[in-house]
Amino acid sequence: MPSAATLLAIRRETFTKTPLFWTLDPADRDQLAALATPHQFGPGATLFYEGDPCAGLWVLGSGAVKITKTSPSGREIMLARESAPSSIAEVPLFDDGGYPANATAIEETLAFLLHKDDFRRFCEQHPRVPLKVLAVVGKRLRTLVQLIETVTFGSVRQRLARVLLEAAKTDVAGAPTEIPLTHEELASRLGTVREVVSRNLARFQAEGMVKVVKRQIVIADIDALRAEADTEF
Amino acid sequence: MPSAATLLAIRRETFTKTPLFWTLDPADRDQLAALATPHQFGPGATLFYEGDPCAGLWVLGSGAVKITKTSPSGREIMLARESAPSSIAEVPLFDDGGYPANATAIEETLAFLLHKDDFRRFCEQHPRVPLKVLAVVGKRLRTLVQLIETVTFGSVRQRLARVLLEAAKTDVAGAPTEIPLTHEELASRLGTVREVVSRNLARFQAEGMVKVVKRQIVIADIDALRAEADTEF
DNA sequence: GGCAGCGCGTGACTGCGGTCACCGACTCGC
DNA sequence: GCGAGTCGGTGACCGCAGTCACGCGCTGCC
Repeated sequence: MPSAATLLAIRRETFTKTPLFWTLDPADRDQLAALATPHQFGPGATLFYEGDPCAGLWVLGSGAVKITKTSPSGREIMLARESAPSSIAEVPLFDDGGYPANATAIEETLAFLLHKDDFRRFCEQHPRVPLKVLAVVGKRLRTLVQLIETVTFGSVRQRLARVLLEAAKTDVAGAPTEIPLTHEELASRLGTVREVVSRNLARFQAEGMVKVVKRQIVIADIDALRAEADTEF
Repeated sequence: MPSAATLLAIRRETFTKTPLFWTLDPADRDQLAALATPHQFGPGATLFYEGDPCAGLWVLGSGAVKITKTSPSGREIMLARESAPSSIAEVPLFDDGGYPANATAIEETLAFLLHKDDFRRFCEQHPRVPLKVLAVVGKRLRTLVQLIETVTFGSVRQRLARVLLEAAKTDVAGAPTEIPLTHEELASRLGTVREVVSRNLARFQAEGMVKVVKRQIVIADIDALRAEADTEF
């Protein structure tokens, strides 16, 4: 955990950068930021579980988290990935339910918790905030609808192509190249299992779309991959 | 289309009953209701298509609509079903995108269109409204997450059991009985095809969970069906 | 060097769901 | 009563995804 002084600076910067608070005056923003409490999470640590009562809104200062659903048999599907600066768990603030899914850090993450009541009170004093929240939640809803579409109509092969394109790091020229994920992690994104990812990757490799060197997945033929991702069902 | 006088009465009642406007004073509500324009849709008629620019918020006066995604090959999945009094398409009002899915009437439906700009202006004057919208959208988001879970982890058989329980009409004693849906419609809810529904229903029937008399699906053993629906993946 | 642990590749097998094709039952309009 | 249209049942077939099992190679630790 950083020192108190730098923490204040980080907090300020975080709240300034987070989309939810863009519409606020700096003074109001600082007021809100003062209410938040910092929490540190290592990779794999859990911010909250599905069904937990909603403590409040999480604002990400640094790092990244994944939002997932897990089946009792251990399979997992990633609903979203958020990296700082961003916020998660806006929804249960307003509809009085628990958290709808799990949130887990996938990097070393610093997150600020804004208590539910504090934030709601703030919303009533600053009516522009809920409007912004609506815009953010709307985007989430869209991506979920998109996810449902690809899960019900698409194949693993196709979804894998998409995820590879999304997750690829860009090289110096800005072109996507390496994918810094294990097969296990890819499987989680897709809601499937390791073996299936492994097989599909092997096929991609046979078809020259990706290369694997020293366990590093590298995009070889980005156009082919894009074509695969955009195939109509 | 009803006459102008009754239409006014219907409009009033609709806006009074719609959850979105519960928190409003009657006077404000009437003011808003006056801005809405009525539209009539027969079963199968389309309110809007996915990707259409957002005209505004739809408030359902009577009837019911389904929200769906369609694959190019014609398969369909129902994301939600809304019957009056209710509202649809809250999301694109606030995040400046098009409609995220299709909306089709499944009964004779009277719907009022509130223009986007009118509604947004109203929201700024009545800050409680966006809060309520958030609650409604939050519920939608939850059901979508739920849907993703059952689609990725569950089987058609299991989802069918759920849908049967949901869609069943209740008899005089309040117990669920007939399902007033065709196989085609069930398939659409599940994101699959008619034949698969047909087969699974046949299995249910063989196992004594449902009966089919004169093309009417009737629940025979509700506990068994519930057990099936609640099976962990 | 040896061992444990993790990530990965692969073969064998199974079952479910999706596609095609076809026919039978019912309904409605004329 | 006849024909068209809709809805439903069923058989044949196929491919993908999920499960199980096993072995390999790399890394790091002692």
